[in-house]
Amino acid sequence: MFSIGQLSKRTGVKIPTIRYYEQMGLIDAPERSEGNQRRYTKDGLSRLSFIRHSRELGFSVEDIRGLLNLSQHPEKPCHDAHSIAAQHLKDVQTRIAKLRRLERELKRITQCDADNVADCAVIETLADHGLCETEH
Amino acid sequence: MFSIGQLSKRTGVKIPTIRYYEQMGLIDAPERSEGNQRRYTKDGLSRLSFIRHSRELGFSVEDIRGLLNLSQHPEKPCHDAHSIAAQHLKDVQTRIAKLRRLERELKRITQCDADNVADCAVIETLADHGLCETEH
DNA sequence: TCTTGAAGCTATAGCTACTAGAGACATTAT
DNA sequence: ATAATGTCTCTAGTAGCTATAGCTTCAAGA
Ligand SMILES: [Zn+2]
Ligand SMILES: [Zn+2]
Ligand SMILES: [Zn+2]
Ligand SMILES: [Zn+2]
Repeated sequence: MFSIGQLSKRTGVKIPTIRYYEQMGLIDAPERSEGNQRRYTKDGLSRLSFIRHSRELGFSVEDIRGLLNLSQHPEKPCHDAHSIAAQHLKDVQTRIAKLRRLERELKRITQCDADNVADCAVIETLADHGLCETEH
Repeated sequence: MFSIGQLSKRTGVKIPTIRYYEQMGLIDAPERSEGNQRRYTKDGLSRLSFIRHSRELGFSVEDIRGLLNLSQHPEKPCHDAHSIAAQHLKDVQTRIAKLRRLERELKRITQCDADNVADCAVIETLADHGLCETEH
């Protein structure tokens, strides 16, 4: 049996976050001590580790809800898990592409060699998208 | 003079967002019509365009506040603008790097050829970071 | 056994940058 | 004059937490 603090240390999930996940229904409300404090089992620990790792890989809480559900049914086919992961991968790739366009634009505008605001490339570009090379 | 709807159409910023920016102090409260509706000038238009474009380039509202302030003082040196932009570029690059690590990991785990959850690489990896190739 | 300090409890509010809705009033066009 | 569209304020909701306040419980040392 772990206290919430011990669970937090073992998983790296902060205490208020654990309580938040409970409220969101991502983890079951655990048993309580006589004094009303949460007491977790190993099952609770592994479930929370799963959540933590999924969050680190960028899955949304809703995705994780689905993935957790699946993981409780080992006999089911896993294409639902694949489609969640594939969609997430796609989202990540879209975000990367967007950020790379931003990066290019930002690199360009920070090449300003003026020394006052009146001629500053940063300010000028922000005021006029026509000076940009790409859409965003 | 533009109504808020006209301003919205010209800048691409949605009406509630315009009101939100006003509340946040990013744009000045404009004059009102006799019936209490907002009436904007060309100045308001260009200020909002500046904000829109800065947001599209990913600057935070706080950054934009600083950049707008600078843009009102053309005689000032522009290194403050540069450092805001440079810091933002750095943040963007950090995020790109993180997302690329995610992308690599997600590509790997979606190569699952099992057909049920018990042997699914997606689920297994989420349950155990030890199966990952990189940190995150 | 008593005491003290750390840890835990609930409830509420705040963060970013908006977005959506309700219900009332203003403007514009026919 | 009437109808359609636009705008007003206010409130609450989004994601995923994080922080605070004021309280209670637990564990260990004297
Ligand atoms: Zn400059
Ligand atoms: Zn641009
Ligand atoms: Zn699989
Ligand atoms: Zn991992």
